[in-house]
Amino acid sequence: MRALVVDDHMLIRSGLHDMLANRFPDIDVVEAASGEAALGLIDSKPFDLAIIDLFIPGEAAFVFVRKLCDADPELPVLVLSGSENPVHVRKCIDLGCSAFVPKSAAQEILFNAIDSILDGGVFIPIEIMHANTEAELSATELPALPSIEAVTSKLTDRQLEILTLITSGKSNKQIARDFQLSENTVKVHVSAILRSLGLHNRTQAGILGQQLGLLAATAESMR
Amino acid sequence: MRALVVDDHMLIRSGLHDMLANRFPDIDVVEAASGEAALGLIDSKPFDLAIIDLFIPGEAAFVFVRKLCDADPELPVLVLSGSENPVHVRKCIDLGCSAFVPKSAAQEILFNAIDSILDGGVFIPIEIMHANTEAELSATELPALPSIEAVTSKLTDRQLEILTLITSGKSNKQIARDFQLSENTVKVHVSAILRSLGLHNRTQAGILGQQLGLLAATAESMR
DNA sequence: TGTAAACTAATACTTATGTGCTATGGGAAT
DNA sequence: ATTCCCATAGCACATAAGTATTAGTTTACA
Repeated sequence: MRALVVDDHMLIRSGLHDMLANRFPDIDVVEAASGEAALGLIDSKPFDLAIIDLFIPGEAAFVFVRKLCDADPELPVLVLSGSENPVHVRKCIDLGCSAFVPKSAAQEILFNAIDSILDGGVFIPIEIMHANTEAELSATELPALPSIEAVTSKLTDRQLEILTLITSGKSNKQIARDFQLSENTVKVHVSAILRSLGLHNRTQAGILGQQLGLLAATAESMR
Repeated sequence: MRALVVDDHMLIRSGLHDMLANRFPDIDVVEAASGEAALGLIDSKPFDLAIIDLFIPGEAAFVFVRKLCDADPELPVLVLSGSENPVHVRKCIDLGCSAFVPKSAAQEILFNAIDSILDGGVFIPIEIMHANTEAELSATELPALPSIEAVTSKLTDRQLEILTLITSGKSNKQIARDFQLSENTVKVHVSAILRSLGLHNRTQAGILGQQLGLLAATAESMR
């Protein structure tokens, strides 16, 4: 049996490698350190199983998952994730994955999942399935998870600039000075930001910007 | 040989467990899923080695590292981290760790590190050592990121609780409800927090709390 | 026992934030 | 061309946030 293990951390790959080898004596494990490497390997020889870590923060991970599932629709793909966010689970399954296992799960759950999907099934740990139904409601009124694309796609360029300054803790007056605007215009933008993102005050917006690394991102682009 | 493995992800623990068992046939691996659990185990029986994942976002991880190193100064502590940030490395070593290994390192590096610190040495991968020297300069003028101790030492318990709710984006009114206080009292606390930390509004406070991982820290302690 | 520090809270203010509505000008798309 | 969206901005208004002062209570500590 040929299995593909994708993770950017070599130690994690090695750990999974050993783990799989102990459980499945006839397994042939191939490791890939990046999405590109994995997609390259897919093209050459067929695998019986892929275990991928949702290692990239933000939306990029899901782009890779989609590419992988599209590249070989027959390949059972098992997603390992540090997150147990039901939204992530749903998204992965929608993209064509066969199983979703949180890293906090027991080894046995991983092995069960592998057995399941090798038989052509789909596997999601029962606890997450349960959490799914009730979390789907609260997910609508909670701020939603931080994903840069999800946020930037909802905001105009100007709004994003202003969100960045909110994240740096500036007041409307300071922002107005920085951008040579009237304080009133800033307020309009802030209002629009809050409405678009479903937030209730600038502190929530600032924290979201912080989670997204807006400041780091702009500092980066200034180098 | 007794080894303690600390990580909140069971699969990671299992992977390390298998890896260590393969390399060190006589090893006795004990797993801990949280900092509290680990500190409890330290008190009972002595270990020859601790391998801990810097799993908590923000500064909270370093608080645990310090506690662990203080609890048993003789214990060689190896820090595993997804980050290769030289500032983190330096901080861990300063806190009393014996080795710092990024998760992206090869298995052999981890084993080398273990061998080294069991012999009483200190181990840091050579690439990181090199990065260290040149990064040390930029570290002084760029990030200046806050440490949890620096903040908590300036605040009372109540103030820290309220800062946590600010970080969750709540209004004074909501905080008052949550704590059964008058909104006025909350304002007094908020004012005190801002003054103590040298901030100018609650958004700055919320972002600071976010950087410190206050929410994650309390969510952790609520488990 | 006295005293300092925290927590609580009221009153009275000032300033900041956020919303609704209206309006103008510039692009870009159809 | 006309429509739609964005950015700008004024005005009015409501509410939130933050400050200052005073004061009662508890707790801890010398």
